[in-house]
This record gives sequence, C-alpha cells and structure tokens, in this order.
Amino acid sequence: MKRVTSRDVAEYVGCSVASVSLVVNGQHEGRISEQLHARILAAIDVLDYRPNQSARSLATRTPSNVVLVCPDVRNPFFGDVFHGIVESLSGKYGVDLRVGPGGADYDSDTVREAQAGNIAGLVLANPSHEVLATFQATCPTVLIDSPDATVSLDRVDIDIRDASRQIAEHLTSLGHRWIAYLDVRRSKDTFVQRREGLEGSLRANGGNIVATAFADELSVAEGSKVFLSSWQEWDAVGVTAIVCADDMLAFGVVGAAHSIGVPIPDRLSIASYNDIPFAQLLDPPLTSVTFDGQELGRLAGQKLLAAIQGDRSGNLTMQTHLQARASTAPAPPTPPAATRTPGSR
Amino acid sequence: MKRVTSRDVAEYVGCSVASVSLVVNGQHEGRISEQLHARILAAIDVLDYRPNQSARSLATRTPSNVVLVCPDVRNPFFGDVFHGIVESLSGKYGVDLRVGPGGADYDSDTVREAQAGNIAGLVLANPSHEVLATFQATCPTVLIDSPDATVSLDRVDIDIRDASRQIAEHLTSLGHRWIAYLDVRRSKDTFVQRREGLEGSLRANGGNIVATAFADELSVAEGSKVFLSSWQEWDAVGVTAIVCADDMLAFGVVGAAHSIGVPIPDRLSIASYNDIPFAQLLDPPLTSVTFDGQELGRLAGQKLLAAIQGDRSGNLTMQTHLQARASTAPAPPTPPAATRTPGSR
DNA sequence: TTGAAAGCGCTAACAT
DNA sequence: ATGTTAGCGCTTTCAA
Repeated sequence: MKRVTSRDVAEYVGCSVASVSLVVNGQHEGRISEQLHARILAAIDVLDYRPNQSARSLATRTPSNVVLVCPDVRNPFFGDVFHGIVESLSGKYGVDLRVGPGGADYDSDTVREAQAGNIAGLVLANPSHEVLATFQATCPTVLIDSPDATVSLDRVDIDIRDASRQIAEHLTSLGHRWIAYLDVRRSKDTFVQRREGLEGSLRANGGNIVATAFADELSVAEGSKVFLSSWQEWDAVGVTAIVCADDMLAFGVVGAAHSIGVPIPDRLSIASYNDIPFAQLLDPPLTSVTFDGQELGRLAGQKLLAAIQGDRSGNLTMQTHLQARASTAPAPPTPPAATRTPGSR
Repeated sequence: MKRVTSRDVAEYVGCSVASVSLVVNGQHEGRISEQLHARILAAIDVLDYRPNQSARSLATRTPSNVVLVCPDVRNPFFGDVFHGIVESLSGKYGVDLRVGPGGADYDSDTVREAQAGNIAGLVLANPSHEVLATFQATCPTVLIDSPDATVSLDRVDIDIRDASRQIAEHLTSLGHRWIAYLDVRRSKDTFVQRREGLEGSLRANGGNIVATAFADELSVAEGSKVFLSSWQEWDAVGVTAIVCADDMLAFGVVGAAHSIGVPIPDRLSIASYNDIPFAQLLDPPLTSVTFDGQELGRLAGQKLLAAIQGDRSGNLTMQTHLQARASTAPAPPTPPAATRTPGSR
C-alpha cells in the first residue's frame, strides 16, 4: 500500500523530480522535450502515480479544499446546504463535510479540527454561541444562519423574525390564541429569534405562547417524546396549536399525535420552520416556512470564493415564505379546556 | 490571515522548533525543563498556534482523517451511514464526507480526488460499476452496499436479494400479480439485485414485473415525474402495485398519485427499499424494507479500523426486515384493465 | 535538557 | 531542455 511518489516516477524514467512536477502540472510547454514528456506520462500511467495533495498544497501554500461544518446531516436541510456549496464551488475547490462526534451538535473542537487541515476556506452552519465565542479565524470563513453573530465574518442569513411573523399571523388569523412552542435546547441565535419573533408577533395579534417545552436535539424521536410528555398539560391549558422550532420535531409531534389519537388539524394545528422536501408528503401535509437550503449553500459558496480572493462581501439575508398546508386549520370553536384568557398563566 | 507556525512559537519563546514539537505532542516528559515547557505552552496560547495537520501527517506518514464518499447526502440514508461511521471512528480519526459534483452520483474522479489527500482510509458507499472498474486502492478501503463487487476489498453489504424476496412475497400474498417496477438509471450492483431479486421472487409466487420505468436519479421529484408519465400505460395494463428502487422515488410516486387522485392503497399499492425514518410518517405510511444505515456505517467504520491495522476482516451481510404499512393492501378484486395474464406482455 | 539537521512529497527559483 | 536546490511546517534521530 506504499504510495507511489514523484521520486519513484523520476527514478523509473531516469529524470529529476522537477521534470515530473512540470509535467504533472502541465507546465511542460517549451520546458520539457516531447520525448521526456511522453516517457514521464507513460511512467505515471504504469506506476499509477497520484500526487500527494497535502504535500502539494504545503509547497504551494495554496490549499485545494474547503470544509463545511454542520450540526447533523441526518437533518435533510444540511444535506441541501452542502449540495448548494458543492455546486457553487465545483471545479474550484473540493468540499468536505464535517460534523460533531456522536450525532450531537459540533463544538469548538470540531471546528478546530476542521481548521487543522490546511484549507482554503470554512463554512460554519448554525454555529452555537459557544463556537462563536471561541472562534478564531485561520482562513476565510462564512457563517450560515447565525443572525445575531457579532463576529466580523461574512454571513448568509435567513430572515428568521419574518418567518416567525408569518407563522404567527397565519395561526392567529385562523383563530388560534393559546399556542405551545416546542423549542430545542441549543444556544443559537437562530432559535432565540424563532422563539422571540414568534412570541412578539403572536402578542401583536392577540395570541400568546402559553407553554414551552424543550427538545434535546432536532430529531423526529425527540419531537415525539417531548410531545407525549407535554400534551396532557398543554391540552388542559387549552392549547390549540403547536409551533415547532424545526420540521424534524414537527414530524415527531405529528406521528405521536396520531398515535394517541389527537386529530390534526381538527383538534390541534401544527406549524414549523424549514419546509424540508418531505414536509408536504406528511399526513397531514405540514405547514412550514420554507428555507431554501440549497440556495443558502450556493450563496455561502459564492461569498467564500469572494472572501478567499480578499473581497469581503458583507451579509445577505434570504427571505422565506410560509407554505400553509393541511396541518393547520381554524382553531376549534370552543377549545376544550380554554377557561382562561391568553397570557394568564 | 497568515497562520502561526511552530517557528513563530519557537522564535517568540527563543527556543528551537524541536522543543515546540515535543511539547505539542506531549513528549516533553524528562526531555524539556518545566521552565521551557511552561513558556512554550504560554506562547502557544498567546499566539493561538495550531499545528498544521497536513504538514504533520506528511512528516509522520500517519494521516489523521478518513473519508466517506457517497452519492448524495440529500438522501437521508447516507446521512445515517455517515453518522454511523463518525460514531465508530470518533476520537481515532476525523471523518470527512465527499460527494460528486452537481448532485449527480460520484465518479472515479471524485474518488481520485478523495484519495489525493493523504488519508488513513476510505469508505465507498454504493459505488457504480464504473468506479469499481477503475478503482485502485491507495489506502485501506471498505465498500458499502456493493454486493457483487469482485474487487478484493472488505465490504459490508445488505442482503438485497432477501429484501426483494420479502417485498415480493408480501405483495403476492396480498394478491398482486401485475406489478410495475420503478428502477433508477444507475449501473450498480445493488440496483441490479433489487430488480433481479424482485423479478425472481415474484415469478416464484405467481406475480410478475409487467412494466419498468427508469428514474434519472433518486429524488422525490424524479419519482413523481416518472410516475406521472408512466401511470396511464401502467393503469391500462392492470398494474395494481408499484415497487420503487428507493424510498425517495416512492415518496414522489405517493405524492404524484395523490395529485391525480389515484387512491393508495385501494387502487394502487406501493412498496420500496430503505425505510428512511420519514417513511412511516407518510400519507399513507410507506411499506418499505429497513436498511439500517447507521449500523451499516458503524460496521464499515470498524472494518476500516481493522484494515488500517492490517487485518482484513472480510465481508459481512446485514439482514433486513419488511415494514408492512398502509401503502400496501390487498389488490383490488378486479384490476381495472386486467385483460391479460401476468407475464404476457 | 536542548538544538541542529535531515527528511516527508512536492513546487519553484535558479543553474547549467 | 533538464537538473540542483531550497524550502513549505512538521517530526525525529542524533549530537551537544
């Protein structure tokens, strides 16, 4: 398994490694004879020589890869983001994806590991406050969906507050007043804004968040679990709609609601953020705010390219739009246990 | 953005790079004075020095990363696989994920690029025949779901033929005889086996594949598209069930069937391979054969570890089990256009 | 206990 | 047209 080196090729041909290097890099025009050129090419083929990329970028000081660090590829959203980045960087840089160990979110160590390779650029999707607080740029870096970040890095954001506003107005226009919020226990700007934005817009429209629960992670299973342990209480309080911080949680809630016979949307409306492609196939189709992950990735890729060339391109915020589907409907006329007015918990 | 090097640290402290190296690698016991040790540590902290991983693995000839190459992370299955590998290799190696450019499948170039870094190991998920035919190992490599591969590499496979058998028996036991197969235009063993296995088991049980269509890629949109352009013909032939080569396609079929008012499962049953977590939340819940992507990844990680240590651990085949859900039901008593006997096309 | 020096595989001046 | 040489940032003998 010993790898073939340029020295091996040179010895095989009987020339210097410099000549091999010139040929490999296509710099041979007028520098290497047709003769030698052909023999080197042949030797490369015979020996199956592949230049060692790390050695090469060490020598040239121009790395050839960038890396995307994201919380969890099992959430299709990040698959989309990755795909967008690959698309916009294709041909220019190789793109590697990195996640934290153990399916948990990534932390500063994960980022430092990613920075340890010599890379041309870095994209951080959804960084936690901890990551942001300790982050030291070692190469051009762009942030995705990190709306309140104070670090001086280019960002491509999602207009989260507006997304929350759309959900809030949709729900209140359907007559929902007592709303539960299923948050995730992650210290990230985007989730802070989801909750705060929702709360603000709800209040402005006569609604309120009357109950909140926290998922430990953004997974379907967690969504189910938290719903099952909260529903009895929420039901008693007269909750008619649940907003989830992410589709993954909403999926879990929908599944669990089915399992205990809570009719959606007749008894309970469900809305969420992300609108991953599967959301519209759900039973019932899920009302969700669309974040275009692929476009987000594409833009991040372009910003990274600019940053690598030394042009800071500033921030950019993508708009979202609500997809109202069958998981939300008018609030039941007399919420079963609505013995109180919104806001009075 | 100039990166701090060990030389910078050495100059700052006023010592040699060798001493810095020893401290960084924890080899300082009895070789470096407490004095110097402390000063170097302090300098590392002040300057925020991070060893260049590529330089380091160049020098030691012991790389610290492995890479997983897979077709498309937007298919949650590969997200699971990745997660499994990360889990089993966590702490030992960093794991990078690579895909082909443009959302298409990866090809030999993608693999060669991945091999160009200096890496400890490589995992190829679902390699095409083209990739396999041109593949040259440059480091320990393991294959995932590449059942007929003749290359001499460790593999972790899925018992695809048995998966097909389960689907076939399930469908025929429900009385289905005229079955359409939605294949994908990919030259891969796993898809060959899905189709051949299905065909064989169907025949053995009185059913038959009476029509086949091909998707260009494994996406929900492609599933819808191909279904819409095929259904009229299939309907005419009396097809009562469709088997899809992957859940992604099945999702598209289900969505499209809804859109044109074909009742599932009353008129049409749908079954598929993979059972990604969203399958059971579909409307109706999708009958599918479970492939445990995460476990597959975990096993691949272990095999890779063994291979790196020089132990070839051979092949391993994972069993699957059918999840019969509401998307499959007894065939309609008189298939609308069943004017012919199975097999007579 | 510390430093000098060679070398990992490659590129890029600079010689010849 | 080709080879020699000096590094890229790091580790690792080997001397001091």
